[in-house]
Amino acid sequence: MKLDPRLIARTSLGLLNEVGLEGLTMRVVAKELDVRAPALYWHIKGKQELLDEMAEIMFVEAVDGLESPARGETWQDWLLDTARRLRGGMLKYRDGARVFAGTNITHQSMYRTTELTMRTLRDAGFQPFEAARAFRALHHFVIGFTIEEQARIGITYTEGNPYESPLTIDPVRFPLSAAALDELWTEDTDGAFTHGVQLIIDGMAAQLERGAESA
Amino acid sequence: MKLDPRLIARTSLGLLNEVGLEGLTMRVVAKELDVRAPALYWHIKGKQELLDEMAEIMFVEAVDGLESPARGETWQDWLLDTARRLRGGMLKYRDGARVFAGTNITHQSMYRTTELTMRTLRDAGFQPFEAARAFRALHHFVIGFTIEEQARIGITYTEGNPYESPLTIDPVRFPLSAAALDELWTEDTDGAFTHGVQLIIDGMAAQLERGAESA
DNA sequence: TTAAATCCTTAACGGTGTTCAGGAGGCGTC
DNA sequence: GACGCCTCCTGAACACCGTTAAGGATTTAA
Repeated sequence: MKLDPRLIARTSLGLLNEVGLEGLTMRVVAKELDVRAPALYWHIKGKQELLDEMAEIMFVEAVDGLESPARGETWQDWLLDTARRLRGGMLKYRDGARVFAGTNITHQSMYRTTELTMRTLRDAGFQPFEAARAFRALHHFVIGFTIEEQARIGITYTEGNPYESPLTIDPVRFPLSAAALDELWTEDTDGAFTHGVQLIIDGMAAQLERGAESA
Repeated sequence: MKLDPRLIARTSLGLLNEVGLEGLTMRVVAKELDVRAPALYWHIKGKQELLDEMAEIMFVEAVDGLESPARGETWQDWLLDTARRLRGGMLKYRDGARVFAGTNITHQSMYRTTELTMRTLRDAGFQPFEAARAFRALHHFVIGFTIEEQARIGITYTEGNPYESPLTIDPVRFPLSAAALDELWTEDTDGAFTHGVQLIIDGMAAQLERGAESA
């Protein structure tokens, strides 16, 4: 089995689910590939490049098969679906969002996704500048959400019983917070994610409406 | 100068702007305090606890002086201001958002902020569940945005000329992306942040309106 | 057949977070 | 005043990290 940057990155991604980002050392990756650590440096420049490669693969996987909105599909539905894909791509690997955050993807699939989004939003009536801004905001929400989501999972991985009791808040001093926490506690994360995305999409729709009025 | 966890954390935060998160080692922190590294372990359990403490200080600083909406201040303005405070608190320290992300604040000021928000949104007509969800979504956006923002700054810190030329996109295959990037390039980050927050707030307003109709 | 290029090895370097045994110094008690 | 206890720090060390350097195979090209 010949070594190459993509194989190394794919192996590292597979390992991520077992050992987490902290546990993902060059030596561990090398061992999985039946090789000594310095061998990796023939193919990649350093660990940061490995992480970039991993992020790129995650992104490519996430937007694989993404196409323009189907007939009858609203831009809202399409955008929600795209956001879900992005989150799903990070969620596939432990600490995926942290790996992703901060790396600058320059892969073609990134441009393709951006272009697809811009076109969809333009057809919906958005100005290019508005569309780009909104897409970026959505992007940031997805990253922030997924990082926090995986951070909680990470605690479960390492420690014993992290959240077994919902960390009681003093209901006398903070009645509303306590009540909200009770409800939030049983909530599914998928629902919370969808809700957040929907908030941004609704905001975009409102903005679109305002723009149409003033025009 | 007596050592204690808060002093260690405050010193570490001060150091953060000079050395960044990667450079913030226990030995460096210790040296700044005229002490050897193992001395720190008498006061704190480990580096993670130090980071948690730092995040807590950041949050406390960020929401310091936060009060209920002033007379005549809309819940939208109040929420935008709160989001700006949060971002500002992280922006005060290099890599602040990355330090903040994933740590679970249990400080009283966290509960206070949540309670203040819940009350403001309840008075605006939101259901507790909706309010909590929206606040969390906003929180996630702020974190995601600021992490990415500081990541770009971080590149500037270390490398030579990171973004001097705007990373040209092939305008033939990706015309809309190229056009959008041109406009996005000159944009101020403050404006982008405000825009993102505004999107979420507008979405909340739309949701509120819908809820009022169906009631 | 020889020379070069490719790909991996062992050894090592400086750095990391953290642990451990012990040593000063202050403080209360017999 | 001497004793022991508690508090806080030091020096040395451990296991591990990312990374570099030098060199040995093995394949490819001339």
